[in-house]
Amino acid sequence: MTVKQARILEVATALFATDGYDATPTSKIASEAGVSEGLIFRHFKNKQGLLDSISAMASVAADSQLSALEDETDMAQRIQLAIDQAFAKTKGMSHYNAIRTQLGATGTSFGDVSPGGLRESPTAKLDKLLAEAFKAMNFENPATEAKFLRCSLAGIQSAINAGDLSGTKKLKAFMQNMYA
Amino acid sequence: MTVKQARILEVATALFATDGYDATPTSKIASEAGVSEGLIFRHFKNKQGLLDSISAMASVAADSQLSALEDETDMAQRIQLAIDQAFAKTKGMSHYNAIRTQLGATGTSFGDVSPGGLRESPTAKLDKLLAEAFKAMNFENPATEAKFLRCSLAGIQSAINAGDLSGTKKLKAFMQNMYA
DNA sequence: AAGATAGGTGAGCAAGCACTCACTATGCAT
DNA sequence: ATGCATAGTGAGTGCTTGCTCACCTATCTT
Repeated sequence: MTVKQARILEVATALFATDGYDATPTSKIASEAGVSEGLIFRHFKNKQGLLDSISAMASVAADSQLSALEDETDMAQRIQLAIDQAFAKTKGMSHYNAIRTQLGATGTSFGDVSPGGLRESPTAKLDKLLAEAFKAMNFENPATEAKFLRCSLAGIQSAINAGDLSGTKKLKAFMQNMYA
Repeated sequence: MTVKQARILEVATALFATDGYDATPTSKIASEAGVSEGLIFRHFKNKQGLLDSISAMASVAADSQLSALEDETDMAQRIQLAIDQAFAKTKGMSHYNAIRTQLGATGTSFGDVSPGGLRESPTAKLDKLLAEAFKAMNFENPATEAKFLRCSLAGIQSAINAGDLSGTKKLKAFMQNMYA
């Protein structure tokens, strides 16, 4: 991976997240990355191919978060960590989330594909890890509880990204106490 | 509002929701609505104008849901109604939500404008109505509880729209019991 | 020295796009 | 009847976009 290649990915990720995939011309990506437009197609073949590379990076980032959850064997702490992850807005992750939600409903694919073909869906794995924790903590309906928490965290994340959520600190404390 | 005008709005809403705003050419809207392309621009001036009209319809739909919540003065029932609304997928509403989330992060505006100019944000009003209910029900932190429920319901809605949420009935029952 | 391979450029092209415009059709007042 | 406004058409236009291609440069192999 050359320097210019990395810059293309970096700029494209930011532009796709803020302006939208369709609304971002490859010419703009090239100029903001300080690169000729042709180079994008040399390295990524397509505009779709560029998106695929970003998607692969998003998968890696998501997997590393899931691994962190899996490694946490103290089940009460695992729940707390999941909450932490949702509220911690690592710059890259929020970009990935923005692209995913933006492209989610449409036909353009994003995520769900890794170098080795189709992979276990991240949401399914998250559900599993959370349910495992809730079961160990003797919650009544571990599976449903897990789905509820997963959806809640997703909703909070998109609210934070959209910017219509004030008092996030209070909300985080509220949730941490809720599952303590 | 003529018949053809209504058909344009109907078709455009569906296409924007499924294919995306930018990815939907006006020519496709026209052909699927059985209308000449020029008519779109006669009635709505712009492609953006078309989106604005859809946005106005979405605002009306959202306001009617909020009014229903406001009219429910039994506060426990109000919470239940809010949950009901989130799980009931009225066809139009899910289209509006799909367009909103898709365009949310980008510069293209959707919602937040009604015939009379800027209006009170629907999320703010929802927070207010829910907090009022939680306060009457003697919850410890009504405002935070309201924000949490609002985000949770939004997350559930988008999960349902994205199609990666199984056992919605169980989840609904779980939530109804949670706030009973 | 001579290939070979990969990184990099930018002018240029074909297609698709939003939008215009001259025109017709239809109803409705005066 | 005549004028006028609104509904509706579809060929045409200019711009933008994704993508190609011929060409250049640099590094490494043999």
